[in-house]
Amino acid sequence: MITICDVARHAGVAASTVSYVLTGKRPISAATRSRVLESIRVLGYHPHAGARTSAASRTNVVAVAVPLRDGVHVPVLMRMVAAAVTTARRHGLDVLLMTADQGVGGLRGIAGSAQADGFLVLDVEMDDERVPLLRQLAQPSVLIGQPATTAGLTCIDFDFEAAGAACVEHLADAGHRYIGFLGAPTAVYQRGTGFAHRAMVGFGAAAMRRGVTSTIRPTSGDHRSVLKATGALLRAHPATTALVVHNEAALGRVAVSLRAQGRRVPEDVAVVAICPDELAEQATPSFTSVGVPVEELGRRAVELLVGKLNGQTVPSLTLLEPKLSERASTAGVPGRALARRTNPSRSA
Amino acid sequence: MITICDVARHAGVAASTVSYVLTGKRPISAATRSRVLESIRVLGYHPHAGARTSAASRTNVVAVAVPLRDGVHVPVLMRMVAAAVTTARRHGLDVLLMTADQGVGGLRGIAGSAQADGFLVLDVEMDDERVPLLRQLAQPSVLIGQPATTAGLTCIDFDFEAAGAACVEHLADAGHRYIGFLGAPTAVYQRGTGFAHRAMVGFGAAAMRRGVTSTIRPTSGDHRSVLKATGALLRAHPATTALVVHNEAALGRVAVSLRAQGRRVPEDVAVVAICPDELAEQATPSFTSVGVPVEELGRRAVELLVGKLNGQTVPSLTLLEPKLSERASTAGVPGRALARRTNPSRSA
DNA sequence: CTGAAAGCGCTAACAT
DNA sequence: ATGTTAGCGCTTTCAG
Repeated sequence: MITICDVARHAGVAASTVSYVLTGKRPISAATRSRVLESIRVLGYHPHAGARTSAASRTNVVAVAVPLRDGVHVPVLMRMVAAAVTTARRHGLDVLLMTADQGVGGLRGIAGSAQADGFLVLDVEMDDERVPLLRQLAQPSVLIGQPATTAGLTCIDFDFEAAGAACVEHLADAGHRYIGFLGAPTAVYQRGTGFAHRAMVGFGAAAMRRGVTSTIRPTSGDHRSVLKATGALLRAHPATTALVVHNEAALGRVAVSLRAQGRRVPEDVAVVAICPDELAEQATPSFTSVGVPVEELGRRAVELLVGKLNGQTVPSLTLLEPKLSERASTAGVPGRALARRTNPSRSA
Repeated sequence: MITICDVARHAGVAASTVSYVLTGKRPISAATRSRVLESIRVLGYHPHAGARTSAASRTNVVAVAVPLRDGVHVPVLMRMVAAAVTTARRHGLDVLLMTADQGVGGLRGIAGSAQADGFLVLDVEMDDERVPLLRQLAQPSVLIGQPATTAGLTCIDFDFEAAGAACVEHLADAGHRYIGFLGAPTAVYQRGTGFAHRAMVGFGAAAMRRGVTSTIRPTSGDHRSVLKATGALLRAHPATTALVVHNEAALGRVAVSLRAQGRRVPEDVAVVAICPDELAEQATPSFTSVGVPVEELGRRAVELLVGKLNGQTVPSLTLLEPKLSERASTAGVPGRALARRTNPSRSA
């Protein structure tokens, strides 16, 4: 192994000078700097991370906690992680991956043994058991998601409540009076998953405000379940002309399930999805969507964390605003669908 | 921060004794051991990972390189990573996550700065640029996948060639004479991805051996592409009565695409997939499959790595044998389909 | 079976 | 602008 002393000797300087060249924590003359840099290159020197951590108590590692829970769409989660890793790398940080089974104990271990400078916690639930610990850790953390209260924390999330509302607004504006909501699997709501809960709440509240009739159904992603859920929605209100889908796994099955029940998208039923835009584009027909900015969430979460690591004060809650993109699934002429499907006596 | 000296003082022993209690590298009397352990518990002591690494040059971290390439099914990859993380944790190892963009330089950096004791490299291509570096690294590594030559390396992989062959054997045994192969996206073959290549080769070779007519088509996972690919297969050989699918993303679209072209699964076309068993079970109808044991791959790869870290000699190539599980997609009575679809003059 | 002391490779005062 | 030196917290000789 080649050490900082080897470099110092080779360049004819003191070890500390090499250190300062590397960290930039004090001015070095251009001449010695380049001499040192050259020696580093020639010898193929890499500072020993452990020793550096030991001396400077800084690891240049952030731990990312990814609970791989049921009903959470893995590809979506991973795009977030990938974005986080990329952003972390840009700031010279490596990423320690923690999964569900490590739980709270794992967090405490990594924190206690100083293996990471900070924590990025994904998929935070409303009543997340990790939150109390995070509050009292020496290391800063950023949560993606919203626990019951964000006081004393740094949280970033997509505004799912506004997203749910935006879907309703768009559909109601287009004249739809009966709107169904196809949500996440039951288990997701049962364990108090914030993003699912809030999307549904936003949907429901907006429906009330706009005076439209709404029905909600959970669904797992598989074909049978989607067919059953859409069937139930249509049976509850045969006049249903629009659907809001908040379930990535179900996306691909919605149109075929509706078709199997005699409704075409978008002619008979308009569909708006809450999901990453790329997923909505891939569906057939392409879905109008309120895009969940997964990459941006991962990226900005890391940027918040870097800010905290640098001693900056960051907002305790950052909410990313929803933006609706129209695509084929709402391209129908609502007048036509309404004329055929809606009870005339109820038409405004 | 609470150090080993604090513990030593609290327990009334020397710091070295605390260290030996922790590492178990020399016999300690039951009395002092429990006294030390109690102090550790009371004070909430966690050994400082950096200091430990600095002194012992052991990190208890393995780096996992996950190139998130196009056409590689992310959920499948992630289940492998999750299994690897779990297994690593069981051996007291944490996991440093590396993604594609870090590339070869990233590997060299982590290795040089001694941030990991070993490397787990996923999704290795036949001519992978990381392989030369891995050969000359101080740290041991295990590759999941097979490069052109495995000499001097430790590789583990599912036997995709045998898997491709097993599909053909099963279908040929059932009397099918025209079998199509629906593969990964073109790009995957173009860049020499071993597992895709070998599955196809195994399929082709077995088809030759059994004297069945075979046609192969790549496909991206989306609806349009699957429809087009299956259409091309059926047009090339209208007598096609069986399909081998090696594309996780396409799974859900195969049956509907065939149906759209007037063929039912399994009555008209039998389907065998090469994919994780859980995915095959979820399809409608459920697919007979040669299961890719993703979790086992992740787990055993880590076990191999742990073996190497402990100085054991491990095989340079481990191949996991394929196992075929029958499900609904091959439940048709081949005689019937053959009678309808096959040119009588060619029937055995 | 346990202590004392000398490092591990690096950083950060303290010097000049 | 650079060198010298004292740690960082832990492991591991060397002694007893």
